Amino acid sequence: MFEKVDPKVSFPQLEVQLMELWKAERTFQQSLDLRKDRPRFVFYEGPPTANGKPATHHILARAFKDLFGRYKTMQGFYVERKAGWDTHGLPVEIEVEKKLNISGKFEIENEIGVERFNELCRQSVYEYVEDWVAFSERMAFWQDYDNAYWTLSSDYIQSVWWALSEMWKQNLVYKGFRVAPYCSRCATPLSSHELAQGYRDNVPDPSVFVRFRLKKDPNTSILAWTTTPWTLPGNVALAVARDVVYIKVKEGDEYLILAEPRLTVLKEPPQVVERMLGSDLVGLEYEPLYPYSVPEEGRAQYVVDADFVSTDEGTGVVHTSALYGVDDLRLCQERGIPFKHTVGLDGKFLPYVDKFAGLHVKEADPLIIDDLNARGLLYRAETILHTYPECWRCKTALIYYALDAWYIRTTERKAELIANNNATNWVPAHIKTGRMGDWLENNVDWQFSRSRYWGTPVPIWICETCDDQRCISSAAEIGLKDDADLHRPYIDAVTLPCEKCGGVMRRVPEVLDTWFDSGSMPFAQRGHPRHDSNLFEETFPADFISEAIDQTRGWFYTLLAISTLLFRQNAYRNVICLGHVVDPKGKKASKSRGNVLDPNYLFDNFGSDAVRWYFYTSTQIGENYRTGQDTLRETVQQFFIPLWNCYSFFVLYARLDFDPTQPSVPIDQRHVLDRWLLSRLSALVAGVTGGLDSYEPVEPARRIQRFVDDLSNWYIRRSRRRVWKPESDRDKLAAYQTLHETLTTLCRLLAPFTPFVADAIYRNLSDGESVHLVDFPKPMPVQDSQVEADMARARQAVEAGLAARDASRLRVRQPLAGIALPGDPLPEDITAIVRDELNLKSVTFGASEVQLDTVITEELKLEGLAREVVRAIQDRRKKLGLNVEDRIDGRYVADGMLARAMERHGDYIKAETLSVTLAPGRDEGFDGEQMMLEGEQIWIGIKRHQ
RNA sequence: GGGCCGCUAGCUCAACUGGCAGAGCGCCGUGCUGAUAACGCGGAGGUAGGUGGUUCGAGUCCACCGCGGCCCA
Repeated sequence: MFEKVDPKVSFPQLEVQLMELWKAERTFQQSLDLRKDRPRFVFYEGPPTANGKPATHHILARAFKDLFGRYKTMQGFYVERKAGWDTHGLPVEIEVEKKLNISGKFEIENEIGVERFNELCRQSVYEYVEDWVAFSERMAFWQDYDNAYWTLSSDYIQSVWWALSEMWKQNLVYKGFRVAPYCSRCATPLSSHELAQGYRDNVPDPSVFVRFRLKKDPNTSILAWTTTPWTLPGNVALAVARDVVYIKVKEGDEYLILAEPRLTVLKEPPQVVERMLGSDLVGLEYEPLYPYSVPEEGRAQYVVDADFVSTDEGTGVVHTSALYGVDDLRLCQERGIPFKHTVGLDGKFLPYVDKFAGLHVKEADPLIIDDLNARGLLYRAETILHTYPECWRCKTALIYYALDAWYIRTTERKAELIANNNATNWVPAHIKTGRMGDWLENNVDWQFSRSRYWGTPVPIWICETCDDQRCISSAAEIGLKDDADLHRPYIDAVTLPCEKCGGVMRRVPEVLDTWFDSGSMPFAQRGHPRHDSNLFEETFPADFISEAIDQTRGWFYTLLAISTLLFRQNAYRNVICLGHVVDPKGKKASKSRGNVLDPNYLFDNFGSDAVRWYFYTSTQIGENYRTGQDTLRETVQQFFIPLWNCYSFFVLYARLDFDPTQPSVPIDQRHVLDRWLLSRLSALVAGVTGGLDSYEPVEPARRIQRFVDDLSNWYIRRSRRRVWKPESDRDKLAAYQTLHETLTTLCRLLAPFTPFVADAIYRNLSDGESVHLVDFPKPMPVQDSQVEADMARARQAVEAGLAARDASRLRVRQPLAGIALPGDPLPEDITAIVRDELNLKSVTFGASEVQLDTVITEELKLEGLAREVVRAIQDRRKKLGLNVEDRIDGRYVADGMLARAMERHGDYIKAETLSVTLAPGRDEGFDGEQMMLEGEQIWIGIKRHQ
């Protein structure tokens, strides 16, 4: 028999109990074992960076991952859920730098040493994994943590190497430059978020206007502007805007060319000689300011057009020095303009720049200005104040500087990337051609190297002597054991003999972008190709992945890119792309705003099912989740408590006289309420299945919520009398069977969504069997659209009737003679529900509008008073804490209408209140109360019948 | 600076392809109740972020602007 149910359940406590039970009975493992030989449904876990405690937003994607893992399992698939940890990268390094209270390359390399630094990084990622596992279990995210993949393992690293070497073989890997903000003192580039910490306002810098004399007409100069004179020795081109009007003006004996909107920078009122478009200037050659950047081969020092030229400042002509500006480098690469460094890594001019050799660029600025001035090339020079980035560690002004970097030629396979993306099912659909599609259309080569320490080392060796390059694909290939630590600095010590010249090959110093690690997980989690390639092939591509929208440029992209280059297809077929968790005002959660929600607080106060359910129901996929305590409290109140009440109502009565082993009452012999509910349930099953099959979980969850509302506030409300009547008849059995079937089916529908509460209810209703070991329900052949339509009309009729009563100020407890309703007659069993709900003697159809008979005869009045008395006695029963099945004896003192009502309807009152006796007069031992009913005095006393 | 998404009642969110703006929570009134921490009925509450346009008709289509989020520069 069913265990007693506490109507005031604590969901968080319930969840913790079940969590322990699942652990003890290994429910997850059992659910996998059951499906061992079934077709796979392939899920990939996007590895979280194991470098910080899990937060509320981590519940989000995991809720959706778990939903589909459980759903597909219940649909009969074998759904391996291998956990994974992303263990490399800058966040880990920064965490360690903070712990050591150091910062920057210099201190890492010279004070700590790479060996110890990386050892600390390794330890750091292990520190949080326990938290992550506990968190995941607490939110019922079932994953195999014992066999998790770790991106730092030698197996994993070797698979990543293999992937890069495959690209190398396809000639997709090359070395190039990348421009980054760079601190010449620390000798390190800064990441974007480091950069953000170091902007300073009102930094003085030179502002110089320089003449670039035209080769064909040295008396005419193009005027260009810069705030970094030190980049002028490296000038290779001038950029103009194609559609902007440029003006040639006469000033003294010379002619100057600049953009029309910038004439104000001239020293004298302009005498316009000629007007032209930027496009007319393109191709003009000019005299180099310095010989240092004149190429031996190729063409430089001419005018090009560029889309980044603005006329908001300067002259509308941008001096371009390929290696000291992001736009400059891109422009020169696009146009094939040759370039080379004039400045070294220490920020000082290289020896061949003889005029300024050895000077730091900032020291050289005034000397360059003087030099240009002396040669008549300086038009104007002054000082401006602007906002400029500085190194957040040492306060040195940053420079933009091109460093060596390694690239993958993804642009060469752009069409294929787009095609593979188009073959992928995106939820929401607009991401495919929107956010993701746009990103792919604007694809640039993937710069995959990082000048850091804690990461997968780039497996490229270069010969010191002949510059020959080689990309390796395994530890064995370089004479290392499989289980060797392949990280820096150990790998840096490995040298290889050059096959070409016999010289010494050394590894390049960089490590890989961690996104290359995670994007390699489809094969690297298997150690492919060194281990178990069958398993990899069986589990590629994934049927389903889910992460938040920021991953379009992250994991969604790197999975697609790597898979496209290696396997000519995407790594995933279906992807749910989620929005972000934001605060109730729609603002991003951040520590400084103080609007961060602690997941454990939510678990302890509302339960993890509630948080999950909130994410499934609150808004469309792809939108942000405005999450706060209020919304979660509402979730519990609107869904979990009503659900639990339905369950506890059923168990309360079923414990008294329901025998689950009795044969099922045929559906067509059940009450119309039963047939209605089962029909709705069957439609619900179909709707939920259809939605989940198309990876649209929001509407299914909302449908379940609406169903629970119907179950609670219509089916059970209208069925209460059927189960609380004392005799155990066939109708009561039908009601029990209907409720039992509905609740267990509901639990099976809910199991993937709210695994705790679904299992708690299901176990009690099914002899302790876990809902997570059974199948997802299938629609039953009990759909009856006529009953559903009739019931809908009945509910509308009730609504109209109650409104009419309210308008006439006639309380529902007062019976009335009847109502006439518009429309065709409803079947008698459904009409009876309307009659009962409206407390009427008759309901007729065919009227033109709702007509309520408001005449209260004495007969009706007495009946109404009897109901008042019933209500009063029930109230006493409740106040005295009697059980629903307890029999009582009753006494009363009344006169007038009330006394007559007691006499006339005594049997009715006794039946309704389980009274064995109900007699006039006061007696000893009766717990009584004097009260006023409908303006008349009455004393009522009751006691439990012995 | 560019791209994508969103903006509907005090709050959270709906509304198939253009066709009389809805629900839940909260508020007011009232009713019902031996499962319910509930529920029913009625009411107040909306220039649909703003401005233009297309259309017989726009929350829905188009343009621009504002705010929020994400990504890129």
